[in-house]
Amino acid sequence: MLHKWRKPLCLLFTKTRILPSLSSLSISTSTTAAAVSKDPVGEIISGVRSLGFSEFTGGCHFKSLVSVLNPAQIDHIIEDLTAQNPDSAVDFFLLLRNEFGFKPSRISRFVVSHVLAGKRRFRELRLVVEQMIQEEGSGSAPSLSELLTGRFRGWESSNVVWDMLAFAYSRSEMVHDALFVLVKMKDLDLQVSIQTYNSLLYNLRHTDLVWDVYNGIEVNRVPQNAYTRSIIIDALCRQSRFQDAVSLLQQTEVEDFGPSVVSFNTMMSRYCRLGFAEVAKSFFCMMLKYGLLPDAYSYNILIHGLCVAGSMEEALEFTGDMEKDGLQPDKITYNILAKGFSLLGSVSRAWMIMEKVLMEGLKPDLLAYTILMCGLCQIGNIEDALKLREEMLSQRWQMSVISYSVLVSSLCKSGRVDEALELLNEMDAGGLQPDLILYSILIHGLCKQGKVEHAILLYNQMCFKRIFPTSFADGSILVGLCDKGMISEARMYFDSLILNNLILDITLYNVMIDGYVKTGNVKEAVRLYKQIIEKGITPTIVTFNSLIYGFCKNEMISEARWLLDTIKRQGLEPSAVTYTTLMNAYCERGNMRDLLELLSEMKEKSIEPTHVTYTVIIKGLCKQWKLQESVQLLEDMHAKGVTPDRITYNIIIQCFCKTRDLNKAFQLFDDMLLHNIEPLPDTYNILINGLCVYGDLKDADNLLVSLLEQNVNLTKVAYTTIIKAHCARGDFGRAVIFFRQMVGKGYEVSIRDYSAVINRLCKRCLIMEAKYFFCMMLSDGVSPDQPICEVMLNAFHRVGQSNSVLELLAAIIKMGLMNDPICWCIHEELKIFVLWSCFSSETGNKLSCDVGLELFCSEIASAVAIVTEQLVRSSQMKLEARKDMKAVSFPPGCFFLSLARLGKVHGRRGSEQDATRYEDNNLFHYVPVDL
DNA sequence: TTAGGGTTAG
Repeated sequence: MLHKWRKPLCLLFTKTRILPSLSSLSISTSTTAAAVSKDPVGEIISGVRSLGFSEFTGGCHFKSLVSVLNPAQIDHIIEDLTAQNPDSAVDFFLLLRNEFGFKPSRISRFVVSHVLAGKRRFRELRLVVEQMIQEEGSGSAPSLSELLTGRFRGWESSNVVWDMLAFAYSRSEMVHDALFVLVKMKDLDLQVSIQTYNSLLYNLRHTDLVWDVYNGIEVNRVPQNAYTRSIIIDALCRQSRFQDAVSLLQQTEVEDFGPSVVSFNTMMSRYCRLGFAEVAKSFFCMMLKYGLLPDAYSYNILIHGLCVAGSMEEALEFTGDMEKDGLQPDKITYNILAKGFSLLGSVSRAWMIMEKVLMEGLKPDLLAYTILMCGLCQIGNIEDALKLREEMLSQRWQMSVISYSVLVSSLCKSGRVDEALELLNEMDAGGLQPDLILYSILIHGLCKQGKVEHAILLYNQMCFKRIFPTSFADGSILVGLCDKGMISEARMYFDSLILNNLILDITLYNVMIDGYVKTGNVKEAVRLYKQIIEKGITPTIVTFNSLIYGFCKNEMISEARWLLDTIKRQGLEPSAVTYTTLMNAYCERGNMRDLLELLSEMKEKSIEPTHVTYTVIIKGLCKQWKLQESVQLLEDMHAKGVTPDRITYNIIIQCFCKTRDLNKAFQLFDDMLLHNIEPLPDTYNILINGLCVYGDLKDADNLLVSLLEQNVNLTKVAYTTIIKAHCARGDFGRAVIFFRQMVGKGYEVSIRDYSAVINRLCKRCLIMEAKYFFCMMLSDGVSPDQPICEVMLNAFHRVGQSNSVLELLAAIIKMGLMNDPICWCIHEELKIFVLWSCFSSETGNKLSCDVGLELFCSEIASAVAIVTEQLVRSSQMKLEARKDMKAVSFPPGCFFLSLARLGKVHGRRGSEQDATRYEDNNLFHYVPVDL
């Protein structure tokens, strides 16, 4: 059941908000004018010495002295104060920096750092050093080290300052600066603390450098602590060295400290991220065996792992255990649980969790909102997700880039890209910058909607902001181009990526290969596959699945089957898609035996069939008219929790229509609605067609009218189906009504739609009606094609309407449709025309060949050969032909007009002059004919 | 220095 919107979350929130009073923050900055001192440095130093720091600096005179100091003088004062009263030096430094906004020099900072280090005021030391390197920026380590080595060598506490410098660089993620300082420290024989080492290990845990640093710790015999251990365990896990990680975790005897809760937490977290919640659980038990007490992290990590794995019951059990252990579930626990329910599509339960948060007196945070929005989007309820956004905004909550991403992604998925772009503008207006993922989502959404050009604009905008796209964005653009059939453009883009060495990603190759197979170009797809192998890139199952699809589509089923074996030989596991693609190919050929064999193989390998797999099997059963079995399979799908889609239903419904069991067809349609499966426009087309062909046309009429009243999304096919049915049954009136309605609705009506009607009317010799539609087509600006003209001409012949034949032939020539006159020579009337041309030519009447004919004289000759053969060779026949010509009653001037237009047929328009020349020849009179 | 929210290809 869909989530029903309940009371707004905001009503449940406490509205109290403590704002700092502005008046309490105001600082008086006014200074009293004082005479300019000749020796401000001396006055300050002696003032502090005689009066004490607080008393002296509190006076107005001090302010006037400070206002004239330059950086060198400040350094001088700080150094002087340091020598006599280090605390006052620090106080002076902080006062100038915080109250007077002075930017301290490097020297002052280092002097104060040494003082703070000596006094073991590490917190303040860290702040001073961190602020310095933030201002100095990345790459500043060599110059700062030089200053320390040159000016502060031998200072007391120098080791602590050096160590703090390395630590601060590491904490600020300037890892290379930190490593530089470490090298200098080694040269000066200074000790690096384990805290600094730990921070560096942490920052380098993704890389091989982590092992160099760790080696440094061991070589220098720096005592490690539990954090070192847990970081190394994390690094081993991140680098997929799980066995080593477990060994290290269990290595207790040689160390002073045993395994820590943090180490266990790290292990559990890593395993959970890999989807192995069960393994994480065993670590949880192991932790208990070691006599360690799990903390809130331990529980939250495990609960999260279970939630993501969909084991909600167990997750809730652990939440209960957490409480029993005296650990109150916190906001994070509840967010995790809410996410778990959201993932399962149960937004109402996620909502209940949030209500529990409120009852506990906690306030849902931005993440809670985002999780709920995500859950709503997941079940396709974008409207309520947007309401939640409005609620957030009304509560003056700042939406994060991630919350925007959730909405943007969902809007894009449902094709509402314009609204997604509006949100981007909203972010921009609010000063919130989109990040890589948000850009990627939008680029992907635009490409899926076929708006590749717009996507490329965004791509460039992203690069301009120095946000560098990953292969995800490139893949989206490639997919966009391929979907639009712009395969050569896609290839050019792809090649440019290769040229710039930007393709290391198999995904992009897969997209390109898929693009080729979809357009039927298996050869190029195979060529790309060979390129992958040559480059040493490992193909994935997706690569093979696309190739298998390509082979199947090109009737190369044995090659496709051979590829399945290749997959197995390469040690890759075929996926449900692999099997389903092949099974579909067998199904299309009615080969149920091989289809079912593959199904058994899937079962043996414990590869779960997807809803598509089931659909293919159902299609096969329907082809064999095994309707009961296919319905049974549909029920099995529901029972197994595999949701059939609209195509599954369409297939069965269509089959029941064909067996004239329309009751069952509609029963399945109801079943579809009952399961919240929204019908496709195709579903309605199938039902309308079923009623038209196998049921009562009146019912089809009623169904269409009722669907239109309900504003159901229909395609043109619904109309054309019913129009064709009325034509076939001879109800011309209803056909016209629906046809006009279809045109009125703005559907693009093509020659095929008119042809479908005219064909059926002609078949029933409803000539007047066919002419009506033909004229309607012309007035709608749709040009007839040769087949429909042929149908009309044949119908005219059948009912003996020679004049209509001539009228139409003249119209065909007039409209410039007679691109290939030979094709039209089957019509007697044209034969005569051809013969006349030939006759004129033979009797020396060159004029007839001059106009139009001169351009395709040779073609006329071959036309004569084909059509008249012996007739032309015999003079007697020529005479007869002449008689034939006379015997036919032409509309006046028809032939001349036709001839005049022949120039147009071959790209040269017949001119008035040409017509006049014929007129002068006095054979016929030139009278324009207009249909 | 371990825990919670967002994006791909068949």
